[in-house]
Amino acid sequence: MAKVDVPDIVISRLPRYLQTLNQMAKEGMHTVSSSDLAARLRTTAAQIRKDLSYFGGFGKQGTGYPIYLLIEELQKILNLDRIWQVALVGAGNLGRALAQYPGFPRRGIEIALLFDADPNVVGTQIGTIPVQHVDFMESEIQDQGIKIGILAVPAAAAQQIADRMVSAGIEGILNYAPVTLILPESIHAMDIDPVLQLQTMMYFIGED
Amino acid sequence: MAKVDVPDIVISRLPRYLQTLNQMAKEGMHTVSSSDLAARLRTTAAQIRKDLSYFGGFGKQGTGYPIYLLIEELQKILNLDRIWQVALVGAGNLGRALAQYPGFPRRGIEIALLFDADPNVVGTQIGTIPVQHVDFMESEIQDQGIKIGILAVPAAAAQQIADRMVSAGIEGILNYAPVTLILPESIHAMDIDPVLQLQTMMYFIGED
DNA sequence: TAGATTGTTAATCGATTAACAATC
DNA sequence: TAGATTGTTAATCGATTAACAATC
Repeated sequence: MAKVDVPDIVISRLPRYLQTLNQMAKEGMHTVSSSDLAARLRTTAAQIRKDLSYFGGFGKQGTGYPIYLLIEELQKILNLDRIWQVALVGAGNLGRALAQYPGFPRRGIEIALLFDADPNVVGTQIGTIPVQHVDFMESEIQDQGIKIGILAVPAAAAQQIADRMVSAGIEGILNYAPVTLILPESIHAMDIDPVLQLQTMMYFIGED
Repeated sequence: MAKVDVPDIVISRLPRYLQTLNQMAKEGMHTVSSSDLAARLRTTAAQIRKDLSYFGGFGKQGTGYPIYLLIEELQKILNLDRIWQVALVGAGNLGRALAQYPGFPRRGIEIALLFDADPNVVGTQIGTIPVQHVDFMESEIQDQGIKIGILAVPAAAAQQIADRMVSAGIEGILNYAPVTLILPESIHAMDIDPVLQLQTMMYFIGED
């Protein structure tokens, strides 16, 4: 697939469209216009039509978009039409919460591997997932051909674990540690740091 | 403070600058040039200088920016020069992890209130924080004048709890539930949904 | 058919980048 | 002083919005 011409920012909006379309489907809707979808997503009808038009014409003049079709198409575009296995490193409070997060299996994401360095935790199970020692991380990731890793380790360990993930063949890293990782350009890294988001809010909410 | 003229996207980058400057300070650095900071953050020197210039001239030609000064200034700009109390709703796996997340107190965020609806959980303590019944949410938030709420409840409950937060005077909501909330324009809402981030990655990593 | 809404092109808007005089 | 780097202006780039012919 030559997907070079679609702006990254467009791609990053597609999962939100999908999320809302799924909600609408659950509500029993069958068809939606770009303006109704836009209202729900707090964006504009023009943007939705433009974004979707990068991938084809999924709508019908006069009636809008068939919700089920659009859900299927978006899933295909985003490569969601299969189960993705991910490796999770860190079985502390956050790692354990992620390992048991029902939103993952529900949306096709399987925590296939879980690692920690603490000997008190290694060997136990979190939900149905055994915690392995992080020393086995590289070999396990390679054996299973896993491409996505989730980092839920302390800040001090994050860079080192990320480097090891990359050397094991990981192509995407979701980083929960509050540090800016230094990674090769080729790696798709995204950060989830609630403090950064809260700090942005604090600017706007001000000092009242 | 008239902060109307600074683009939102600039504000959203400031916490990252601050994070990296703090790391640099910890490494013993005293001064940094826009290009060195840019290299660390994977952005450009011009962007950093432009962003900072909205708030004043903090650097020195020839030598760069004094790290400690810049940290202080950024903290003032973002209103981080005080403790922010937040209300957390949801004491499931995720809520409990958040309630005990050391990155919050370390960066001036205090979980002052914690609520849940489950009678088995209400009355217990998570770390040092007592879990109160969500029925008391509005009054407690109002009593303490809390402006920021964190939503860690199941998707089905999220909209209703968010509405109640708003009616209690909350001005910013950090939403962990995988739903698009419908909220008044005046509310600063941000979503943290790891699945949306992973799905964006899946597009780029592809089907190999 | 008349009304609604798409897909797309062109216009606008805003953000990023480049360049450089000022100056430490 | 010479070298480095800022702060800022102007140029470029890219994304969003508006508009409308096509068409269901």
